[in-house]
Amino acid sequence: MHQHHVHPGGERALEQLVARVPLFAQLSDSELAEVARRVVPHSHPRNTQLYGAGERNASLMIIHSGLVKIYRITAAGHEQVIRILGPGDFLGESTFVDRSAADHFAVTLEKSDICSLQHDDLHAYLLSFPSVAVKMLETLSRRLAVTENQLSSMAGDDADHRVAAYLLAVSASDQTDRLRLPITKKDVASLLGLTPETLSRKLAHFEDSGWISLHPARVIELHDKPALSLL
Amino acid sequence: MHQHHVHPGGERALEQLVARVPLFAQLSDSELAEVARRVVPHSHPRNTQLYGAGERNASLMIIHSGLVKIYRITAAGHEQVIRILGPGDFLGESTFVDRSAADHFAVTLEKSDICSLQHDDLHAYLLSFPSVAVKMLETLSRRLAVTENQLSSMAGDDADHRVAAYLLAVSASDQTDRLRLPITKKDVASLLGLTPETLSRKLAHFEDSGWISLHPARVIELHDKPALSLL
DNA sequence: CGTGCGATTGAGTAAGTTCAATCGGGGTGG
DNA sequence: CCACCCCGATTGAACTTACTCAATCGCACG
Repeated sequence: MHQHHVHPGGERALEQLVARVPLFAQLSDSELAEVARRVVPHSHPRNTQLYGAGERNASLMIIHSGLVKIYRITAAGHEQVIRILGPGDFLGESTFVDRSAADHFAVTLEKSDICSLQHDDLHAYLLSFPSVAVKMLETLSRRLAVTENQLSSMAGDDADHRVAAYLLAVSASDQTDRLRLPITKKDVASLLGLTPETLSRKLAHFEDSGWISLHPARVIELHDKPALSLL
Repeated sequence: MHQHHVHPGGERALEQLVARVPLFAQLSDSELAEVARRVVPHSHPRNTQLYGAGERNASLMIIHSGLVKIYRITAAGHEQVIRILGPGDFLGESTFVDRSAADHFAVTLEKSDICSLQHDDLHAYLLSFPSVAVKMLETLSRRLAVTENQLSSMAGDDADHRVAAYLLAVSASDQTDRLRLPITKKDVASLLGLTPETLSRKLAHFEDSGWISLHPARVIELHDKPALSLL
């Protein structure tokens, strides 16, 4: 696999990059410089598999730009989307803390600039810079809360409810009523625990009811958010 | 609410207690003593709510003995079991790392001895004893993996598959083919994203097929594990 | 510019839920 | 310590929702 360095210019740009990562937000300039020395930036084309189930990747990856899909292959053999990661997020931590093989796949959905940090180096940073460990704890805890939310939603809510809740969540994070789905509807369906057919039907139903408008390029306009939240 | 101290005897016993908690496994004797000084032990009767959604409990709780159920109330208004915690596990960390209110409930399923540690103290320990932070990371990461497993299982696998997988998991952790369900079937059903009726039918079906035997007191005997894993 | 994959729509099916009634066991109170 | 009683467990029947299979459409990536 051929990979290119990001910002071949020099260390300075790399340091700027590292400083913008939430994980290292609390570090001082000198500490940042130390981290920057060990971090290796790479640019990955769209649809690149970063690691797969069964692999024992040896690095923590930090997304600078782009989008990464985390998914599993179920016993029945089909893909189940777990989570979508974007700029500032990290992945590959599960094989670091467990020391076992990954049970999921990570693939880029767009061209993505990603920094890698060897597990050994990360371990050292966790011990010397406690704020990094605390930040990781915060992130994992939040991920856990989100995943638990997905779980109870899939167990207890019907399809309409889940679709509406997803649209409202994207709308809230984008701060707009005219949102663009970050991923394909197929992936949205998987994330919500639905088939693409069902998602398509629910969205059509919402549009018929006058609550939303469907536009090309995965753009959806929300007209009646109260109606959606009442589902 | 009235609570009693565990081991009113003295500090020494408390230190022994703390030493057995995985979270503090790596600490030296002097460090353990320091932790033990801040930890407050309590004994809770069965069916005691430790904290609820909306509350902002200010302590990390560590289970010494007993069983705790973590659950949510879904939009539809029914209880969704998220996870069961036992001796050595901790809870209440979500309100520590986020600084927001809990979105779930914690209730004892048996009489439970639980140590509390103020969030402020925990924060101090995380900074001074990095191994504690790393241990918390490991735990949260594993919980995340388990929850993701539940998620993809609920999305992709049918009821038979989930029930069989659960029986095999309990059997594996108990190291026996004659297992006792740690929780009521009602709670098992919720954990698996099923109704109690469906779980009951699946178990009856398994028994009819000769794969298991159902006994009183939630005891189940597995006769044909290969058959169960093939579902 | 072509093509392959995602999206949509339709019809039929099957799985699990819901509602209801009964049974049984373990926990609580006397 | 025992008996009562409540709640969990079980079983039955009808239903409903989302899935499956299939065919067509259209956009977007290469």
